[in-house]
Amino acid sequence: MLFLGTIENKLDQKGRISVPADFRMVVKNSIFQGIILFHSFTNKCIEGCSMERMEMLSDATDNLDLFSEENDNLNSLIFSDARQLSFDVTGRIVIPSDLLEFAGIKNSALFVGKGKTFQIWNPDEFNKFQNNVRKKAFDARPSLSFKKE
Amino acid sequence: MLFLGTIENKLDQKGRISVPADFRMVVKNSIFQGIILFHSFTNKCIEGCSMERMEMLSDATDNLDLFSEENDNLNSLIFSDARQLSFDVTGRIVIPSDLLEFAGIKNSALFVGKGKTFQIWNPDEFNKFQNNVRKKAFDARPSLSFKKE
DNA sequence: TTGACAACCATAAAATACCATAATATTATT
DNA sequence: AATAATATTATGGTATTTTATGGTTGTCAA
Repeated sequence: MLFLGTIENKLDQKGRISVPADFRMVVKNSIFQGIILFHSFTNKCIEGCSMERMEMLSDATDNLDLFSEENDNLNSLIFSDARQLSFDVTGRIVIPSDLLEFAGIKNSALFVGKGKTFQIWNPDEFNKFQNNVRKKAFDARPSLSFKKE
Repeated sequence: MLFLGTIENKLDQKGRISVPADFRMVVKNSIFQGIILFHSFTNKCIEGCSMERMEMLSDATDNLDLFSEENDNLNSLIFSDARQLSFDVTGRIVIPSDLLEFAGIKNSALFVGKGKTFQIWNPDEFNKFQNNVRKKAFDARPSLSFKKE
């Protein structure tokens, strides 16, 4: 299952927001009934994924070396600002305020599917971003191609 | 399950501090209902993990060589220094004073998730550290990547 | 006996579960 | 194909539980 499509939902005054039903389906059989959120390293948005995805990251960076500063720094970047958020009965989560601030989200948020992961954006910010990407893609048209493998 | 996020809690005058509920959940099904703490080898902070993790470390360093001085020193560094602390009814522990001193912790401490492990910091010290790491990561960004397998 | 430590009790704030309804989509029926 | 019936989803408000934190008492050993 993959995170697909873009869905805009509202935050209520308690900061709750419905995770799109399709997105919830993706983590239906996960060990953790919820999602992991952390701030993006590349954009003004929030990154999201399943617990399994996070554990893959953990396995990839884990080397049991207590003396490796490099490893420690990397883990600090990835895991220290990530949160696991479980759904309530109706499929809502409360996004931590620091993440909301970072992404500039106030009243409504856009869930953007990215396949194995997804992002949460301020809708206006995402439009700007998307227009930019389209423009760049159009300019670079001749070299755009897709390979399998 | 992983140790994620950063949570700041206070020490009371008896030295008790609440281990964040999410962190307690991680070791919920552990053979030992509590956590292991020891001096960090990389930073001015306390390292923490589950008993299972400690046993993995033991397996990794154990080469059955009774005559290896190096091995003996390493095991001495790690295991003789480590303490197992069980939670009280409300989920608190008392951090040994030598560890508190080493990390420069007085009134409040920051629990920092690192995936399979976590750390306990003086909040101000961690801010400095994290800013540094972010700066470095931003400069070295092109080389940040993850491989599966 | 005094000091360290564990067990117990209490409480405010925050987080979560619960209930109700509106909006939307899906299915069935004519 | 149009409409009715049903199910699912999103959203709002309230009640309950959990969590973090403070204090008190009891117990054991130095």
